Amino acid sequence: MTAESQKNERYNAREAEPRWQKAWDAAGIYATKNEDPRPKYYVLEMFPYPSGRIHMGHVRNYTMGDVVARYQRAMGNNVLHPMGWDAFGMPAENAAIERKVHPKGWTYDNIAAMKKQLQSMGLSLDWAREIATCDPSYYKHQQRMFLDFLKAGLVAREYRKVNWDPVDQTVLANEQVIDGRGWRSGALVEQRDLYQWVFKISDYAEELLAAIDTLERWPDKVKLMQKNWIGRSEGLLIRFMLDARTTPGGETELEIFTTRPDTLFGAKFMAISPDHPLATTAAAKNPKLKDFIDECHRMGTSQADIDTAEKMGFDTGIRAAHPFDPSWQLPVYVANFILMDYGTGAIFGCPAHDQRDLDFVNKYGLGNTPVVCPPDVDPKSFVITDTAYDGDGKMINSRFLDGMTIDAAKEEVAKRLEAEKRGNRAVGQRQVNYRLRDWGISRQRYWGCPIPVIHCDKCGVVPVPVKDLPVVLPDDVTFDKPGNPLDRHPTWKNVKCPSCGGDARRETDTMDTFVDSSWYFARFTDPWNENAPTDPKMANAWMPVDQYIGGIEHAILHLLYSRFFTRAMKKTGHIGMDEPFAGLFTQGMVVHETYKKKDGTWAMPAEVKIEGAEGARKATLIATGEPVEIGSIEKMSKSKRNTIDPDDIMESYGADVARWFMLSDSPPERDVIWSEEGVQGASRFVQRLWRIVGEIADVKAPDARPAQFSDAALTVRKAAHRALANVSEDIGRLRFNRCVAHIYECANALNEAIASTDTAPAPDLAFALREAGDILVRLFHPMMPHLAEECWAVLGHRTMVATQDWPKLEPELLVENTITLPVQINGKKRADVTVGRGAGNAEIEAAVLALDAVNKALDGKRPKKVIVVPQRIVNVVV
RNA sequence: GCGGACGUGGCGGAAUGGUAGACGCAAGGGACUUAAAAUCCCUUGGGAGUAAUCCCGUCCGGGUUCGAGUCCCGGCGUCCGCACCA
Repeated sequence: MTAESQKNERYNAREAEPRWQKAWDAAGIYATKNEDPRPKYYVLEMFPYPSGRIHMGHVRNYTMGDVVARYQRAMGNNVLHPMGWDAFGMPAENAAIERKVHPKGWTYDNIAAMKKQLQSMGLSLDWAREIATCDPSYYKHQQRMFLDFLKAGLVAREYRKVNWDPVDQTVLANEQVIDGRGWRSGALVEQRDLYQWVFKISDYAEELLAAIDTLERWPDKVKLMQKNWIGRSEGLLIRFMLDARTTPGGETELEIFTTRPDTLFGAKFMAISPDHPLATTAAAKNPKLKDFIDECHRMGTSQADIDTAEKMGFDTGIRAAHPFDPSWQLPVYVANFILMDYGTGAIFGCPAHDQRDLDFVNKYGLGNTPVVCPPDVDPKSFVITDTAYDGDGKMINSRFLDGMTIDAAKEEVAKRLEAEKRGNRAVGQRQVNYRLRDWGISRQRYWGCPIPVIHCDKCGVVPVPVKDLPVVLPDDVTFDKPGNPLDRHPTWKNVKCPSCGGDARRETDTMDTFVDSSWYFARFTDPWNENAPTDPKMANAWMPVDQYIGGIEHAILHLLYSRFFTRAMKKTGHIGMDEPFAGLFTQGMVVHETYKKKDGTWAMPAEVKIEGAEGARKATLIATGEPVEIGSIEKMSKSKRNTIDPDDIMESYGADVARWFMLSDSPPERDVIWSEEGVQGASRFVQRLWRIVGEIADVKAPDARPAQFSDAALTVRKAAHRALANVSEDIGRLRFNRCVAHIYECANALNEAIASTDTAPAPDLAFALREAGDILVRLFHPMMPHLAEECWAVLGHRTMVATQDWPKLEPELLVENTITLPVQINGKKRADVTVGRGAGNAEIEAAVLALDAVNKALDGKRPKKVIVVPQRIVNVVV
């Protein structure tokens, strides 16, 4: 064999991959029909933001989804596997500002570039269903649903406190405020009251919480995070009487929320939020209080500010009466640690059993009285100084509650205050509170879905009539000034009122982009529908998504919003179910080591040469030879420059190698370390499979199945079917790293069988090898589809492996005629025993007791006990 | 502070309470080659021994069990989520 022909025998991914992609496309095998008698299977990966280029995280995510799609297709299902673009958002506007390009052009250019990249990965996607959320044909239906939700009472317009960036002139999300400053402008963020459109997600708090337990194929971690986010807590609303002589406007009552009514006799003060109406009216008459409230507002909202903030209060002079003792007066403070938007924005303070309250009284000298005494502590000597006690115990210093458990005391207080009426209302009322807030969707941005309402001075807020949808974003906008270009677009903004025909203005806020991604999965079921967001018949047939795959970073917002949105769509007749995602899988990140140059800047992996063995690895810059420090392994990011360009990998190794490595090294839920060695290992395996399959193809096998198989042939058949059983089990559970290991084992076994045959194999072995080769190729097809097609052709098939059924398992090949059991003596392995398949426990025990190692250990004595675990192990207790 | 997850060779990781380290990477040795690359074969948790074999070993300390990486209790460490939520 010449060197040239040897070279030609290497698998050439660069040539083969585009060829098969074209062939699949021409055959239309990934286009899914809605009418199909087979069972449906909907697999979806979180759609990307079109930033311009795909990154390794996308490669990992979409590879996993593609494995599931191809496997489910082979299992005989009608598979829906679509792709689209989460195309609205700030980066497009930033590009417009920085590079003087239009957000629309920028976005569609990016989509085109990224689509090409995704296609080069060989993903089995139905591109005919492609959608982009920035397209009027998509957001038209979103506007329609906004109007439906409005009619159904699921949308409200609220006057809300928001983070306002005075330079960028927009509302910022809490995550965009860093140390009290806007993340882009660096300007001091102001608290501002603005009208905001909100979705009433809190109406569904209880339902969203309760239904979490029905999500069987969701990770526990995500379910727990959503539970905590919804944050249910049971407590008591209590109306405290105020001394009207002390209140600014003659107010007689203050309503508070507490989860600890049992500690009512430990109360030392009341506190209200700086934003509480009572604080506002009191401040109007008291300039010093106004100064204090202003100072509270200046305080940052960032985490660091909150962590270091001191508890501060201002005594308003208002006095409240204890609900169980009118003569017991409590001072009412305005305090900086009381949030207006939780509970009623007011509390009673029990310093002995709440750390914040204790810090507060210690500063203002109000003292504390313990009312819960820990078990085994003498109540007389129980004193609280710097640390509040929030554990279990018995009630003390609490009059009629003394001696009760905390739970009993809570119940007693609730019962008494519910029974006590003031006016026609009870003094106390049990209430469930949630941490979950309504979802504010107003954004003062251009590149988003316009909110379809019109403001009329006469008629107020008027919905845009459905026939006038979509409200299309105008193209002729400029970004030379800060703020929302829609606000200064005269012909778009100024319109006639649909109700009275008078002069009116369009709403210029656009929707949060999380709205766009809260229903795209339903749109994929019928993306051609011009008349409605969905055809409920098709949506109900395809939904819920059987397997959704994406990053853990969406554990709360996107996934919770989608759960809410699906319920809202159900209420408005667009879909017939509550839960959008039956199965959820959150994949880990792609990480890479970092390289730090002498000057403190980072070098990219492509710029660095690595030498030396593990433990003594050295890195130098290829260009200059300058040594660089090998740093920690971190998430691939632009700032650390430790990114690998998927295009480079596909160019030099091919898509299949990238796909295989992504699946092979780590369990899919954990981070995977991208390494050059790992990719090379994957690349070697591709060539190895190609060689093994080539050698199998060279074997001359009979067409007819032999009546008998020799031991060598049986070994081959067993290896193939064991791999088939194992891969089938693991692929269904998304344990791709184990699938990879099973395929390696199978390939190794076939390689060994070929290597140990010097002459042409006997007909039965040849038949077994061909059969095993067919199985092997179909097993790795979901992971490496191009190589699999090429191998399938080499094995003489005229069909595409992508359209083949999953191999049929012959279960009898998994059963051995004899089994070898480990033999333990006192729990330590000392020998093996081989018995027949059907051997009973008595027979096994006799065989074990005849072993030399056992007799030596027994030394003539009788064993105390012999434990035989069928199919597993034998333990002899001496 | 509250909640959760995790801790196994040089590395990524396998292991329904039942032979710890599957499979891969790295490393070492060998074959082929004038040589290198590529490929193929062998070895590889630590220790003792020519060998059969034996001892130790899954973060640390206890416990349950015939048997614990796995279950329980107490530490230590790492990572993640939430957080002035009354």
